[in-house]
Amino acid sequence: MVMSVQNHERRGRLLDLIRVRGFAALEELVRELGVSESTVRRDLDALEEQGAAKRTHGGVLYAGGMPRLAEFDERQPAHWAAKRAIAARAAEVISDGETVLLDGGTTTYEVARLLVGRSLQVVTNSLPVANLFASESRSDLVLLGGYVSPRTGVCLGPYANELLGRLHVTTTVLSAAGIADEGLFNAHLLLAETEQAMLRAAGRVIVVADSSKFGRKSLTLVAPLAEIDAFVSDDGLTDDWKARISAAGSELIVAAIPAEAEDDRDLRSSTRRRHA
Amino acid sequence: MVMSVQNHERRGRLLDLIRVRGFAALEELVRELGVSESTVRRDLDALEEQGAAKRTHGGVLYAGGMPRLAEFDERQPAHWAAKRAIAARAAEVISDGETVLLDGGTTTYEVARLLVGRSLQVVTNSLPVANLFASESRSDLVLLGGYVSPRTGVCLGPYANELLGRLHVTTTVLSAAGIADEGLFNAHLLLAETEQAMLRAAGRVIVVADSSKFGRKSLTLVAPLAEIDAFVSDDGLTDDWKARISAAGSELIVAAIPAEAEDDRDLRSSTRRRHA
DNA sequence: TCGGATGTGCGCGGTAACGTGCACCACATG
DNA sequence: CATGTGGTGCACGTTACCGCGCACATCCGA
Repeated sequence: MVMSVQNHERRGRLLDLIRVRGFAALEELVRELGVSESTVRRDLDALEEQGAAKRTHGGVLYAGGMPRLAEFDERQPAHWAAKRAIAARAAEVISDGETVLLDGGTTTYEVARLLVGRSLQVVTNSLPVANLFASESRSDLVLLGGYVSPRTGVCLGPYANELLGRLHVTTTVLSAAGIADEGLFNAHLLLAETEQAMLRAAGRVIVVADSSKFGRKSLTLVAPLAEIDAFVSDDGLTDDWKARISAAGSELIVAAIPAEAEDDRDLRSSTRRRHA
Repeated sequence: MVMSVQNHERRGRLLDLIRVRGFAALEELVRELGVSESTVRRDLDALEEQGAAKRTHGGVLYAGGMPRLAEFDERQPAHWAAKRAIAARAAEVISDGETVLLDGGTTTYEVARLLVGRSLQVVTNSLPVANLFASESRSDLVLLGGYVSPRTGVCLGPYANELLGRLHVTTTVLSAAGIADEGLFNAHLLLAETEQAMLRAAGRVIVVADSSKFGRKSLTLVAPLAEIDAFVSDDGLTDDWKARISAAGSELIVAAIPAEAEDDRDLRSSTRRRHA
């Protein structure tokens, strides 16, 4: 048995619709393809068997889309409340019109999310961050090239560093695996070099890191504390560390974690307004 | 009324789960959050009202995700049947272990989709293509840097060209806006330069283009036909053009469009097996 | 010309998901 | 201690989606 022509063509259109939308309700597919519900259902079954789409109750989800990065998946949503609060504060200190260099990492990714739609020039070595800005016409995007680390989705290596050497940005937003007396630590050797280049390219350096990072070391030293202009962290930070940061001549910005229902900042208020 | 702490924390976790998975069934959310179905439902309502998620029958879809690129969305699914058929043939002529340079464009994107999971070294200037391979451990990925074009998601400019000048790949898969007697045409001036650098870096150059591209010119000339080792197109190609390609010393690979049901090639047979 | 195969639409019963109302619990307040 | 309020879970009736079987339409080969 060979599949008929219009059968195949219809499934092609079907797959295209799903690919473009990411998700499609069965009803709308029926309407747009002009065939019966049963037929769409059968096509969806076939497509799912091929692994091209994933059915759900009431619709279908595009599968061929994007395999997700390990770092963003495995990460427990434990510290994400803190991450979001920190990101919100960090985004506040960046002004429209700036040229911002964004590092990889989940916290800087949250910052990036909040910067989408702002009028900025964005430079990054992170693939997930680049995706956020890729279709955004309000901001320019420059991507650093090089070898892409499969786990984190960031560009590494000499090419990235070289390109960085020829750039200047107003603000660099950096992440860190650990922060100790010696300075910023990172877990990846090549990444450390790239981050050093990021430091050199920046007029102002902001480090975003939740309080659990402080007092921890990692594989390699990236930079001493004194080279950082500002730290953004959460209120779990000890007074000891607050003092050390001041001593290093860096500014400290503390974000209040959800604790007091006060971080609807990034959400659109919603609940309060509804019941008011 | 202020939202209680655990309420807020739970919704944070909920949003994280949705973000990570892209889609989540209501049932699994109930299980993983350890609360009742009603509560999850209520949270989902709130999240939807904030625009952070989109509910569907049986689950919820992450909304804040990714704004999609214009080129891939607006494109009518008209020629995509041809594109897929062409991509399937192009993927066949690439062997495991090769170093492949993939250009931007929707057709090369289809080729890339079929190459995911193969043991390859991939070099690309296209953000969508890079996303496909980013989390793939079986293949290495090198991304060209530079300014990212918002419409197409490809890296352009002198940085990309410079990096290309230092690379060598076994095969380059190129796209084209038009193919005329003079050679390959492209619609973007900077991209043309980048594609010329791609040609120079390659041991073998394959051009993927559906038959409608032949006989059309575009803004700038990229390369003469003679520099192309092989063209992959569909059977809508005129005999006239087949002759010209031979005359230029290039190989021609013709993909049969769905026409005769013979392109389950890229699909996994499925239907036949089921009814057998 | 006559079956067989294939693809499609329609209708049926079954069931999974939805929304709503209500009772219970925790906590804060008078 | 009484009382009000927000949050949660359970149970109900209702909706809508699902899968299956059947009938018809079309195409093809015997």
